[in-house]
Amino acid sequence: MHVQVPDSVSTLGPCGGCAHCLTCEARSRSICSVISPEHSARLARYSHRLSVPQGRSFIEEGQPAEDFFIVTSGHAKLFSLMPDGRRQITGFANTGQFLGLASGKTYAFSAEALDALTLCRFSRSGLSTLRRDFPALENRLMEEASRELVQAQSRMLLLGRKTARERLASFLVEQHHLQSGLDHRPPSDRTLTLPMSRTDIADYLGLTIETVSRTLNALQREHLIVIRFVTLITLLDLAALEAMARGD
Amino acid sequence: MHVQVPDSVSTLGPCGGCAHCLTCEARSRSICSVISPEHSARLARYSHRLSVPQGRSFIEEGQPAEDFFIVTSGHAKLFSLMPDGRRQITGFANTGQFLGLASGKTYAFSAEALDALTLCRFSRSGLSTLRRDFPALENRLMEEASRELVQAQSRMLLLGRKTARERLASFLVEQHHLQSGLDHRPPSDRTLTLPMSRTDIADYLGLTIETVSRTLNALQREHLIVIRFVTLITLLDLAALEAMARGD
DNA sequence: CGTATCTTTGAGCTTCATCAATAGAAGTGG
DNA sequence: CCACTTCTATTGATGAAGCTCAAAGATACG
Repeated sequence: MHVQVPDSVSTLGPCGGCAHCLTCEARSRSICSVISPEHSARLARYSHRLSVPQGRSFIEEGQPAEDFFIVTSGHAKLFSLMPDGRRQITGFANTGQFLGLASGKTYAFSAEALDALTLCRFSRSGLSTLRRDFPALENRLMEEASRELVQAQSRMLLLGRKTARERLASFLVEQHHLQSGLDHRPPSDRTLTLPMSRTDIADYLGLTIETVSRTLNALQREHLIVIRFVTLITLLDLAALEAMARGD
Repeated sequence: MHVQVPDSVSTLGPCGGCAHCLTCEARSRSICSVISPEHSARLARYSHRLSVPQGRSFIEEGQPAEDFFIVTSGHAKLFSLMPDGRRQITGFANTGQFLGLASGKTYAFSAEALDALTLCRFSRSGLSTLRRDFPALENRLMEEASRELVQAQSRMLLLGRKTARERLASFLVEQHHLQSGLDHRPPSDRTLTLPMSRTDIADYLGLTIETVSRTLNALQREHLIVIRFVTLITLLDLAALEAMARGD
């Protein structure tokens, strides 16, 4: 299976801005807005901006892992497939997240754009040079790897031991925390805009779409959430959802 | 919940040897046997050897993550608990593996010795100094984080999408690969010595002990394995088990 | 050698998956 | 703007994989 990056994944030219983000030590996941012209010029040599349309795949599991990416806008899903088509979404990537850290010689997952997506691409072979040029990058990489490992462990607990209700509650709370971190939303806003389909949620939580649908409607019947629209959900009782997510 | 390292986890003094392993770039997970006296002396300042008896816990989830460890002999299990006692083992650690990379300010998991365990302990606060002193360590850390992330993703697929049979097959094949990598065993030996109990296997695979027991016996009835003893299993048809593990 | 712990085996049940039908949303072309 | 198709989501009926409860059999240990 030989897969090229499709034509519609267009290169937009060098990117100094998001490369700066790479070396930013701030805990915030948002892209740093301030960037020195000197940094920008040096980093532009390493990075390229990419634009990926909705539904387009840009990483194929098993392909040589030549690049790694940082999401600069939009959302992506990362997943593994089994021969018979069973799918597990191992994570969603939002603005500021790294893609491709978890790879050996080949990618361990596929990645697809959930909506209009822009990326910053780096060559993995150039990574050692990049790390020498920007020592602060080391910390950023370790921090990100650490964060992803912690997340992976809580997802193993979810997939291995939680009930369908607990999984959905965990998912909703997680999305809430992700979205409440965005700067353009008031922190009191408890309405989620989900960028993914029911199928994606099911494949993320290790359930079927039917169970996702039924369980969400059960949570609505119990006045824990309101499903305003398929992709628009308001959390009525965040504390109860958090308790349910923890399993107590 | 305030937990101290128990008395029976004894400090054995400085460790230059396993610290050397830290900076070793070899892909092999075994401890490097060759170590320069100069390295040894410098590294002894950072590291301490620990001995942990079977069954003893030495990392508690939620405690401040002050140290990280490298296993120098024996086996450990890493796990998360839910309030009602449900448990998910997120991984087993063998000789050469890092413990505590996946941590923020507090540990994200608990860890317990499966048998007599020796560790090399490093202070996380001293990690930045250590990294400055041993630049090769950076690569080793990233390599290890990468490996663990890839492994975490394949475990999400297992926990989210595989059947009980597929989980057991995956587990057996994984153990085979781990154990066939050890230098004191002939590569043709297909008999596993499992260091963990049925309960541990169940909590690792997201199943109950009854299902683990029944499924293993089913595999034996189909002449794929022989259960010579509770902890001693021979793989009769490795290819079939690998196919089953993949899900085809 | 007796007790405690772990593992196996059996019977019944629950949760979630599967299969199937309907309803709703989104896009297409006349 | 409306039929028509297509895709996605919801809802219902049924079934099976794996869990729970229970008891017997092994194994470890003092």
